[in-house]
Amino acid sequence: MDSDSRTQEPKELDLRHVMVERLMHYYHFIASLSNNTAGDSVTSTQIARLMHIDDSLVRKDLAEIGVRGHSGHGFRCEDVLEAIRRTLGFSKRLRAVIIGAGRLGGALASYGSFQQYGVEICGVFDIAPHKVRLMFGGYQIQPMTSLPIVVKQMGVCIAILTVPPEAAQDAANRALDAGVRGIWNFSNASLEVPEGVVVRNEHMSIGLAELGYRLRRGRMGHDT
Amino acid sequence: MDSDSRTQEPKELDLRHVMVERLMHYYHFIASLSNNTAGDSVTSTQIARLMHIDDSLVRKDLAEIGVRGHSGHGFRCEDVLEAIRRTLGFSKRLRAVIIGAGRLGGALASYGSFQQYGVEICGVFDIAPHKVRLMFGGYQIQPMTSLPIVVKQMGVCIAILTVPPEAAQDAANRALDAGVRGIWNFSNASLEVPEGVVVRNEHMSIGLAELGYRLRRGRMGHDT
DNA sequence: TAGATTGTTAATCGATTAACAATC
DNA sequence: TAGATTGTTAATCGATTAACAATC
Repeated sequence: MDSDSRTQEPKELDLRHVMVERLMHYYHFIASLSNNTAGDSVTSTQIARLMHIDDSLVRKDLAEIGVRGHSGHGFRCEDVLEAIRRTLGFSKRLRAVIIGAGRLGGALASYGSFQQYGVEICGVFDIAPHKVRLMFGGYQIQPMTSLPIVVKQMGVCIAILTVPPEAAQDAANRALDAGVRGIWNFSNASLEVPEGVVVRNEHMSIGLAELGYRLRRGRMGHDT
Repeated sequence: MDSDSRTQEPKELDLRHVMVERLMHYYHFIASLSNNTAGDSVTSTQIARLMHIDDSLVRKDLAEIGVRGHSGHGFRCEDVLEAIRRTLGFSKRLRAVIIGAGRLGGALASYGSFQQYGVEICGVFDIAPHKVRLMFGGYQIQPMTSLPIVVKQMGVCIAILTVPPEAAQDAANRALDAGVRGIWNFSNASLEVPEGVVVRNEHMSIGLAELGYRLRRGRMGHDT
């Protein structure tokens, strides 16, 4: 009922995780392209080179989301951007709250470019009474007791958890009770949530550990 | 020359990205298990259930890093943890600096659990003269001009970039010139780096976009 | 036209799962 | 022993790549 079918493909495609990530990269690259240099076209080979992947994969991805290119010339940037926006649903706004007014919460609150992807932060909450009412990355910190009202009134569907791990499950429970359906979890605790709730864990240390791993074994080229 | 061969497998295994992530998850789960409840054993099925993957995959992964289980009983937690530490090289300390003393930089500086994975933050840097010397997440902010000295003297090999996108390439260049070999990039700019440098981009919005995507299409179960 | 690039199929590669004999 | 769980091979599944005719 909201699958927007201006172009040829209204078919409900169920993108795997890895493809959503690629689309985001394409989007990002092309968006910065068309700001700067920008002819208004881009070829699969250009994108592929930038991302260190095969050009036919790019074409396949773009075909899948219904963009048509032009033989001999490539793809119109605007077509690609538009198709990605449509596929990922950027135009359907989602509202989010941040729970946990620590440094990380602050960083996310003042981040700003979430808008661009259709997500709007509409409140920051914290349990600590002394933090309540303080201004914080452009938001006034609210007490956890106001969470249910805000979530209901504004139709919030995402809770961004930037609380310490011990507090994470409780925060998640409150948010879910209030009506949230998705959780972006920055505490690295594993959450138990009911069926149907979408959770995305952003387990920072995993990134660092992977970087570390690659570094420790990259014996060659070292000590330049 | 430092491939630590206490157990049977000194063979240089080159883990793919996805397996490193799984190992980190195993590590994390088992570590929290053995803190709390903990018998000191764990079965492949337990781990698999927690992670929503197949139990034979767990056994395969563990076999690959040289852990032996015990038929009928599972794996000794300590064996698994030790093997993962060895494989990912946690005991080989790596030093890192944070460039960019903003909120995110602060969050990472005060994060604390990087130690656990063998990475030690040993300085925070910023270009803004008025920030220099301020205390920040336990570190005194240093001017960018001190970067080369610190990197050299302390043998720093990772730069964590928490600067705005416009400043990212420059910060990366300075860090690389100073001798860093790996970059953990939180600015979402794409960096150009010479051959052999290890870069890991932590492009926040990608996580959010993916969460959003799954949420927008999870029509069922919504509006509980 | 000649040159470039798409769209798409078939081939390849790699990762996950199923199955089960061996072990404790 | 009976029950549980490993270790491992073969089968399956899915994703990437190679190749090339069709198109502009």
